[in-house]
Amino acid sequence: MELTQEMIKGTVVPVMLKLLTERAMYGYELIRVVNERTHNALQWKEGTLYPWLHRLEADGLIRGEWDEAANGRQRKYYRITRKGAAALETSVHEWVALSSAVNAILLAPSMA
Amino acid sequence: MELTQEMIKGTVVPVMLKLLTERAMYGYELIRVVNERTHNALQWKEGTLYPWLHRLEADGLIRGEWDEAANGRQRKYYRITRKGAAALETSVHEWVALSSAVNAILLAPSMA
DNA sequence: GATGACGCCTCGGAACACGAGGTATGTAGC
DNA sequence: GCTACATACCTCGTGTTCCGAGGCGTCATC
Repeated sequence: MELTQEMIKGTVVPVMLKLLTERAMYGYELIRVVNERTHNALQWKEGTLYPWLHRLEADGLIRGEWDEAANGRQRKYYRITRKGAAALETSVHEWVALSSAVNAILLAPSMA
Repeated sequence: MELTQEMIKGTVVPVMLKLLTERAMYGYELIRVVNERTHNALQWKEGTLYPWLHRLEADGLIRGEWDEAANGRQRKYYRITRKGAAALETSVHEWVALSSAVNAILLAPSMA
């Protein structure tokens, strides 16, 4: 019963989309950036990330493109599409509605 | 790809535990109360709730007891245990850490 | 030439949600 | 008394998902 992991699940997609609005990134980079920015509150794993990238690309929310980095490595850079930006907006609203509803319950003062 | 449902998952357990600190409740009641209090932002279903009640009872976080309501119906009232209260505190902390991390990303101003 | 970081990926076991179904009792209307 | 619906409990099967473990190739460091 891993509570934390369960909580994280639903946030993967909006967070991914949001980060890709800032700049195009490749998978490995997304993992590093998220773990840094959240101080490991969200611990993204490759086994979760890559399938999602493929799914979102199949759905047309992001588009990937191979490119050669300065260090000579091949990387697949993803950038968000117009459709993805719309989906992001929707899911941010959902997140706000959900998290404030949950906060209203969880952070209410306990009865004596 | 139901984004909202995914988000909700991780919040079920802490919300359940929190509500049971307010007063003992039975399953059917929990569903009604949650849907009311969150204006259907969290839409709890029986198929999700009952298995969780049994799981949490098996783990000793809550304890259920049959009782007869004023209207003559048999209801199973659950109340939180000491162990459950400790688990609640932990998972509330996790929720706060997670939701503020996600908010920091999602609500950041977009680049132009 | 070996080790480890980088960078992509897939597979399979385990866990989970929830629609659909079941049972039983109370109330309301006729 | 009968029917229909809300209450109240529950389970099962299908479909979905996570993620640890593993594989593959490249580059830098020693």
